[in-house]
Amino acid sequence: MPQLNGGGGDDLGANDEMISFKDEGEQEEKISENLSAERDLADVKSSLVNESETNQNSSSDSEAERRPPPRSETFRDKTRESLEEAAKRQDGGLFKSPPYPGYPFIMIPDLTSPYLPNGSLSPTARTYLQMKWPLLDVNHGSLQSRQALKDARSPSPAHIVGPFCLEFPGQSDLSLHQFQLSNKVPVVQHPHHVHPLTPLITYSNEHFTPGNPPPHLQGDVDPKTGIPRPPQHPDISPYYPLSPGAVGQIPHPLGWLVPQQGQPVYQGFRHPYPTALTVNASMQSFLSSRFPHHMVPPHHSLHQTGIPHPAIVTPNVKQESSHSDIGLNSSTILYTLHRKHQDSKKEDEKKKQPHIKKPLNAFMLYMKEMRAKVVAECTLKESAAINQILGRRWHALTREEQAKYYELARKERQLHMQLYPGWSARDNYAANQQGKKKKRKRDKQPGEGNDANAPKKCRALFGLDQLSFWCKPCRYTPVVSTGGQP
DNA sequence: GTCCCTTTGAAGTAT
DNA sequence: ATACTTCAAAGGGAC
Repeated sequence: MPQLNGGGGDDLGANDEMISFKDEGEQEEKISENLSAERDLADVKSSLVNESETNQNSSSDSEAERRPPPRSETFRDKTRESLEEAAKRQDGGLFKSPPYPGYPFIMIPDLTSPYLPNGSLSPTARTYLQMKWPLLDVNHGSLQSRQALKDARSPSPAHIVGPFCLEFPGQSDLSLHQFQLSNKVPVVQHPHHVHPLTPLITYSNEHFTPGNPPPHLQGDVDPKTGIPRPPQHPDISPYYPLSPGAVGQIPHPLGWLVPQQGQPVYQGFRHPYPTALTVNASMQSFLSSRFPHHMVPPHHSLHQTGIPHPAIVTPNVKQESSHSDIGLNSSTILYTLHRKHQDSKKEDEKKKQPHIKKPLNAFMLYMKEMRAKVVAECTLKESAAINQILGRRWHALTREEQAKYYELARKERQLHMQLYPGWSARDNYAANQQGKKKKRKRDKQPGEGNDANAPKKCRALFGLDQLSFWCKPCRYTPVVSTGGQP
């Protein structure tokens, strides 16, 4: 099976984990960014989408400084290999405590059974879970202490109070955001909204609170549904302690935050990767070894559970209304049916292959989670504007906060690969190019993509002293009057 | 009804 | 190897 990279495991998205920020003077940048971001938000609001070139330039300059160098192999490898070195070099700097505790990804074996016989988490597992899933409140009831910890940290730029969008204290602390329901901001979830990480059910305190042994160890009955919880298979990853029968009963990791009693938060809840881990590991390999690839489960929109996968867009079969045929004579109906049949034949062939969507990346996950909040805080409705704000907030996030989403995105991709071993993003390219017109080509800004201008970009991005980060064209294009440019 | 806009990141394609 | 393009989500707006 191509999906699981047996060796590294790190390969899956490991690269993106290395969010390389400019370390030097980051704090100063953050502070200055407070101001610029405030200004930016105002700009976004006042002009909705159109930002003045001036602001673009100024912000892009500062952003460019923060923006990670190109993800060249050289840099990636460099970053990985010299992580420890960097820690030493960055005396008192950002690597003092690894910002990416999970990177490189370290699997702790005993996590397959992270619970002690009494049902509580083993210390190792707790530590690991905290490390691995910062969103988890492993230490139940420690929100206050975490808040204190958070407060002790330097204030996040995300605390910026924009003139139009309210920002709440600690909002950038996603764990708090997720686990503390703000009374101020209604977390609006669409009924059909499915958090892509729902399978990562470890979000739920219920599962990991030491005082509350995991259901599968209790062999108890789900208090909400009264449905007995089936015992967990030991092979199943502790990250996805789902059983097929329980899938539909699982509260949304954010949804459960909305404590409307007796009110199902997720009507029509669709589990994103339903029983991903029921198909996980042993089962998947079993199926793959037993059946040809195309027969291995999830190549249909309905999972074994019967729950459609959100990554699968089932072709929208138009319900040709039968009532429209009322009044037509039989021959007309027959003819119509015949034509419909022929037409639908072609379409069916086209649509037979369900559209498996790409897994969401870190930013998309962040957007999905924060959109409702931003919408609630702002008067804006346009997604484009909202996305601009979200983009800025994304940049304003601390490394740790971003790391959470990178990690989740990595899990998403991993899961996606497990579920759709043969799938490639290429499939969607083809599907869309057949179905509809090619998407608009983004108009290049004047000067953009201009080779003559390119050197200025890399030069501006990385400076002359970091020539190794420059792209080749920039490196070898002679630049006039730069002094020292090759 | 369809496409655009707008964001970032992953992955594919083109050079 | 590098640059460029497409697609993920979202929903109002334009046509």
